[in-house]
Amino acid sequence: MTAKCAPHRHSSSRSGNRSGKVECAYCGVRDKAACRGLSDSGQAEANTVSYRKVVPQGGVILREGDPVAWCGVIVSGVVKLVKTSSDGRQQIVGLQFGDEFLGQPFEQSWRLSAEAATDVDICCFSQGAFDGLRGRNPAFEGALLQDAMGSLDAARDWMFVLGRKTAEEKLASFLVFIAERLGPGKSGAKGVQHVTGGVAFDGELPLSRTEISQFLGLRIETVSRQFKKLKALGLVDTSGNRGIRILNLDRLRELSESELA
Amino acid sequence: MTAKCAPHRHSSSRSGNRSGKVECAYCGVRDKAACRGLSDSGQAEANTVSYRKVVPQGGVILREGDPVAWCGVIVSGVVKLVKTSSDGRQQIVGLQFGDEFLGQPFEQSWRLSAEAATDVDICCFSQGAFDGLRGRNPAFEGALLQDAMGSLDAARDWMFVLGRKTAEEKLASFLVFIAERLGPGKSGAKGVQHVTGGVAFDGELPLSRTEISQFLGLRIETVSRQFKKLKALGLVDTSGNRGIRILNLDRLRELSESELA
DNA sequence: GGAAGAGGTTGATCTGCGTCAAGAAAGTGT
DNA sequence: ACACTTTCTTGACGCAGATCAACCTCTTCC
Repeated sequence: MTAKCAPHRHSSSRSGNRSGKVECAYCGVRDKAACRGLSDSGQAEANTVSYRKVVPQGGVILREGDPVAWCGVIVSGVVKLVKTSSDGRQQIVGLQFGDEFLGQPFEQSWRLSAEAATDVDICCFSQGAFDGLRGRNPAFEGALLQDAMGSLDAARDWMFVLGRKTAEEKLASFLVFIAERLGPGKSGAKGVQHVTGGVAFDGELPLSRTEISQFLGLRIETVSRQFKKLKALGLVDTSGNRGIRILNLDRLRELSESELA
Repeated sequence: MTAKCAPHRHSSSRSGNRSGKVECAYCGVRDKAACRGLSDSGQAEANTVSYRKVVPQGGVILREGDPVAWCGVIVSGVVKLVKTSSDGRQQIVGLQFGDEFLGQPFEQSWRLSAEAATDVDICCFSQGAFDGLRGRNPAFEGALLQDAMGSLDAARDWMFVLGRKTAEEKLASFLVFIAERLGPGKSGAKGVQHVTGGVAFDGELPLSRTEISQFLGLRIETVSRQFKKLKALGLVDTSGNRGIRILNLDRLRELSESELA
């Protein structure tokens, strides 16, 4: 349950690097969205002061209430952000994928918890190192702003799902969301592949049934029953606890917006 | 229904201004959160290029799908952000108060609609003027980032409310939220005042019953019934369509977190 | 002052999802 | 291959909140 922290030294390398920019030899963060806006020297600085956090599936990355001492960029894997009430109810309030920023640089203590939905690898900075980087790279701040605005819009999209959609629409929305985030060419799920012949997605879900229910504001039994319905409609196929094949993404998308019976 | 746009020239004035900084003579934006980070010259530039948008209660400020041509800072009033689905369901995905940033600077078209929940006054910038301001004032970008992170956290708090709370808890949460935002010393509601003798809040709600239901993911009838319950418990008192007196904020806060029967 | 409309309340009934309980399947360690 | 644990599925039943419908309370406008 304890997060394994694996600090590492980054070496700068120019091998196989068209633009000639400095990049992290270990994780290749150069073209990551969150690193756009870093000057060459800023990139080099980032490589020097960053360290790595590797957390296995199910591990806790940070806990609500703990003091904020670092932030980072997700290199690979899926992170779930969780809010918990005093009586134990939990709501997943966000899923973060590779390239996305993770942190609350203006808060004293974390306002939510983060856990590894899959095995996760994060490129981290201490609060101080991060502030320095921000101060010296104005365009980097812009990239962070863009990331935050994107997350904000995603959160608001999900508010609509939580407040106004039926259980069936919710699950359909989730599956469309997963297919779009983890589809061909994307990173973050195990065994993902684009299969020809109508199969839009074939891979593993980054969340268990319990986690899906926590994301959708439903109970696990309801999620299970909705999966059964979608299977009966021939839209998806499941195997084991996390295996999923999306057989008809277009129809699923329609269902998620209730544009058919 | 059409937004009244009231462009105006700003004059710089130093009268009664301790720090001697330039400020907008019309709206006094100098100390607004979103203007922190502007240099003196940046402040002067902001005053020159900004214009004013005044929208009466119920008016549309911007429409989902329309091209993004401006952004701004709310000077006074309450703005509701709305997502609408193709079949007409609506969800309020955010309430914005005075001092908060309004805009989606990285989007081509608006991802949501905004309407005036009360009479609203906005200090606006064209996209181009805004980008220039951002580019020339690095710390201003930081203030925007802080605003965005704050909105993101607020959205996530509300995701918990939508996904996990009962109708009673939802309404209690809303009333606590309103009391905290529009309480004594805050701006944005009509006739707000702090009353001694156990009354935590006495003023007007910025939302109609219909809007409250759209914010809480409920139907108007349910909101009405929950108001009745809270009145029976002696926690609030209502008068007319928007009048509200919060008689026991502590108890309401407990109710919103279900820490009592 | 009364007609018309908008917004809110109240009651009766229905239903989608939650709750409770049992069991099956998948995953894990020996 | 086995036992053991965790996770998921399925069924029976109940209830919170939705739905439908009637009525009430303002406001406004003639």
